[in-house]
Amino acid sequence: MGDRSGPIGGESLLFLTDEQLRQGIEAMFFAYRGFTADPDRILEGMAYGRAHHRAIHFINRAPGTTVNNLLSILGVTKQSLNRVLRTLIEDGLVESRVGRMDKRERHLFLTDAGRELESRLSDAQRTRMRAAFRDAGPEAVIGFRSVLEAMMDPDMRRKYRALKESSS
Amino acid sequence: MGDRSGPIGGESLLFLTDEQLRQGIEAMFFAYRGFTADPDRILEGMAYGRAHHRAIHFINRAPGTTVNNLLSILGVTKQSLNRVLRTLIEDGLVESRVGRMDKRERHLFLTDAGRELESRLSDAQRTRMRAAFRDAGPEAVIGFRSVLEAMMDPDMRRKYRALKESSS
DNA sequence: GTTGGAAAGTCAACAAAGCTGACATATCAT
DNA sequence: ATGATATGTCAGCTTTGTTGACTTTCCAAC
Repeated sequence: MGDRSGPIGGESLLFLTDEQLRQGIEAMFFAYRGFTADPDRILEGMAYGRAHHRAIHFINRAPGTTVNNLLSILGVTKQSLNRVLRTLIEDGLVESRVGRMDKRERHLFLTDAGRELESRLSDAQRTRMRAAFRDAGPEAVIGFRSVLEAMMDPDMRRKYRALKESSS
Repeated sequence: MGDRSGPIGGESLLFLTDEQLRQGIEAMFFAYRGFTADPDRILEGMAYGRAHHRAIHFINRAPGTTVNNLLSILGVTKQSLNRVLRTLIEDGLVESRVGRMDKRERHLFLTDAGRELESRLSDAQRTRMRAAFRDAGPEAVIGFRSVLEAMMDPDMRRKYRALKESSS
């Protein structure tokens, strides 16, 4: 695996050199830290962590989602999710309603308190994202999203797009 | 915090709506999973994890770096890093040399075996990044990187840029 | 109607990787 | 000599992931 920018017809492929790729990799690493930093700060001290944030986010995004569906979005085991969900339900942030069609299923909703926390967390995260988007400009945002989308596993890309369309 | 795309003079700010920001947030979440998936697969089964990968990556990137410097890049405690570093040194992937100027410092290097693993891991990660870059195109790559850079904490941005310049 | 399998929940045990606090050692700098 | 710095180590804890085994509930098909 050497450098990919051979002296072929293409300075057009300069963006695919190993050095460019490595910079992309490191940018992902450092940026993800910033991405999670603000919600993490809010959650520390409360009995919650990043896993709770993720659950709250996606329940808010798709109210009434089933446990199984949430499981497939989050990509963790049901035991792991259940531990998180149980504390959120006990604390009155999430409500779990037995399905009407299929009573085995549980449909998840945020309570008022849940929505309150969700909005604190996502305000913080959006504020940083907004600043980054504004600094970088609309063109860059398009590029940002299309690289990220191309980086996802096909499975996740499908779920990402389904979520996008659900809010149109 | 409401939607930011008021009917002011600006369709120019359409990319800053809450919906756009939320899509950016979810894109980060799903893409990061893809980003780490391939190295994770290689490491599972070996006695190593993501933390070992990160240490190996940055030692390779800046050979001879001190423990303290690595600490500040990774943003973890010395106890946490030490656990990782100890196994890597024991297993002969990393070499720790006493500093010549300041004998308190340890300078870290990859051994041949270390470089071998590093290259397996980063080949996998680069392959995915390369595919994503190629799919999205050079314009998108510029945007991708500039949004990520804007998303970093200032501290991390400094470190990211220092690494970039060190390989010019 | 009984039964097989799916959805959900639970218990137990464990692992990776972060954390704090306390302390030891070697070395540098004053 | 003294204090600060760099590193390493021990012990214990937390969060969040894992597997495996098991139960309860319920739909659907036979």
